[in-house]
Amino acid sequence: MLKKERQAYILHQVHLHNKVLSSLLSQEIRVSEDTIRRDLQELAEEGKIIKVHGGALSHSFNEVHYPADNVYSQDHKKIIAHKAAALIQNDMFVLTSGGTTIIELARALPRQLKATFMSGSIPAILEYMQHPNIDVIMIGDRISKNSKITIGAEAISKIKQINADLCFLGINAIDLKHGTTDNDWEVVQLKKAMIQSARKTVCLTISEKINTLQPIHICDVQQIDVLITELPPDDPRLRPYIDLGIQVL
Amino acid sequence: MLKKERQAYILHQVHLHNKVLSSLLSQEIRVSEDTIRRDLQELAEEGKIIKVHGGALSHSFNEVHYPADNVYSQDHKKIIAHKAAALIQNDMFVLTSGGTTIIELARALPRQLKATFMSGSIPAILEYMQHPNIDVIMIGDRISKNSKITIGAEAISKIKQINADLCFLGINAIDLKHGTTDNDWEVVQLKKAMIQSARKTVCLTISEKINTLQPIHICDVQQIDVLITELPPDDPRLRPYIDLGIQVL
DNA sequence: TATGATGCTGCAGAAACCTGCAAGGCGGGT
DNA sequence: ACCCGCCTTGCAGGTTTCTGCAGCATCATA
Repeated sequence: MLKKERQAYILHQVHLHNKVLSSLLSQEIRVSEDTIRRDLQELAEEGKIIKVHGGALSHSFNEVHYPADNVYSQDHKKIIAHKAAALIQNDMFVLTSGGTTIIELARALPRQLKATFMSGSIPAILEYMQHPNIDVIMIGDRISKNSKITIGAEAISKIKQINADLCFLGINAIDLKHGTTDNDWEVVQLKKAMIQSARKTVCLTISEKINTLQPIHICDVQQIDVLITELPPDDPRLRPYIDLGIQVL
Repeated sequence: MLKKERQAYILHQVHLHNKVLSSLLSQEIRVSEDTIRRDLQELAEEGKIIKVHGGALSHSFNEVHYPADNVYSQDHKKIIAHKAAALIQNDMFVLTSGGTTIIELARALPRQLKATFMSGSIPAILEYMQHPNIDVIMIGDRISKNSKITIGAEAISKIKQINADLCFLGINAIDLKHGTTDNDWEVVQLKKAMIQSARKTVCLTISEKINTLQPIHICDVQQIDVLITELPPDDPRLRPYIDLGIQVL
């Protein structure tokens, strides 16, 4: 096999699988690993692939880099926030969790909206406070420095005393079989309490998190009333949830 | 799985869920936790994530910024703050009000101080949260947008359940005859409750406010244990308070 | 304060890498 | 046919990187 041929083959493989291993290629093409390495090096110098220890990666692999000071998928979250904000009517009592999606919701609230918001999330509370016509209620308890929300029995018992019209949860993972799940025990407890205390539960999530799983169970899919993603409601990925009777926006 | 691949996966997970645990990642990717830790460390050095004990956090999540406005008489308040901070010992339970002087106190706390701080003031809470060894407890209730603290019966009843070692009050007016006074009814109620719930009451104020009067009464001078101003304790303006048995710093 | 989880450091084996070299192929010129 | 220069390839060796492990330090939380 000629050198050019070989390199074309390698390039093809990289584009196909997004990655190649020197060891595998050397077996496939029956040349020494050194030769493969030299090929990869040349291709990398031409900018066609990215060489790494052990093989090479497709360039598209590394392109997705996230701006440091911006929230991941912020555009998507803004779309979600606007859809969610439309659900809130005057004089409603709204419970919310924390998270970047909820922050976007707080920012998306219309200025003339007159409602009561209750949350244990400090960043969320700071946003709600910006709105002149919104009553803000902070849930008190010990503060978790990582998640910047109040956690603990006191917070949960306060939530349970509430009868909210709506409850907005930013969720980290949702799955048909396991429902919504998360990875922080304390946060899960809070979210569970919120679901119980609200007439209607609205879950906000970017589509990437649909059909993913985290270790701790929050609630089943059936307990969700409304699911909001950045996708149009007729997207096929949302179909199973609609079939279960969930309102998808 | 290649190292870069792994790190790209981790980065994606962090952006998606705001938080990852080394233990979980190690199970998912089937490598030792050491390897995960090294990956997290590298990503953290590149500034892409924030490493914490047990895992890592998304960077965007942790940026709670609060406008650092220009504080009136900030230098004086810093002096007061340092005097006040010296009163706090390890394992104390401390109640504080809000106000710019209290914010300075929060900033002046030594980094290794290990204590519990309870407050209803959001700016104060944000400052306390910066300290790794301080437990922070938020008092919950309705939020007053002007004073950025929680106010109401719920907050007061929570404070009354507490037995604090110390209570720091930033005060707006103090006068030999009328004691400490203020102009916000709700805030006064909170401060009254704090005084009742603490073994020792410490008042912080710049000297300008000494011998001034506000409409609503908080407490008599006799109820104050310690008075801290930016002045040296032997300043003649403080003499009458010393004569009343108040410890002046 | 004790205890288990997590983190750090140094080490060791394996894999990958780099460098230099020699063998072999190929084409052009003599 | 032979020589020569150039390229390619494989190999030997020494170096670097990666990874897991062990032992001890540190943290978090009851």
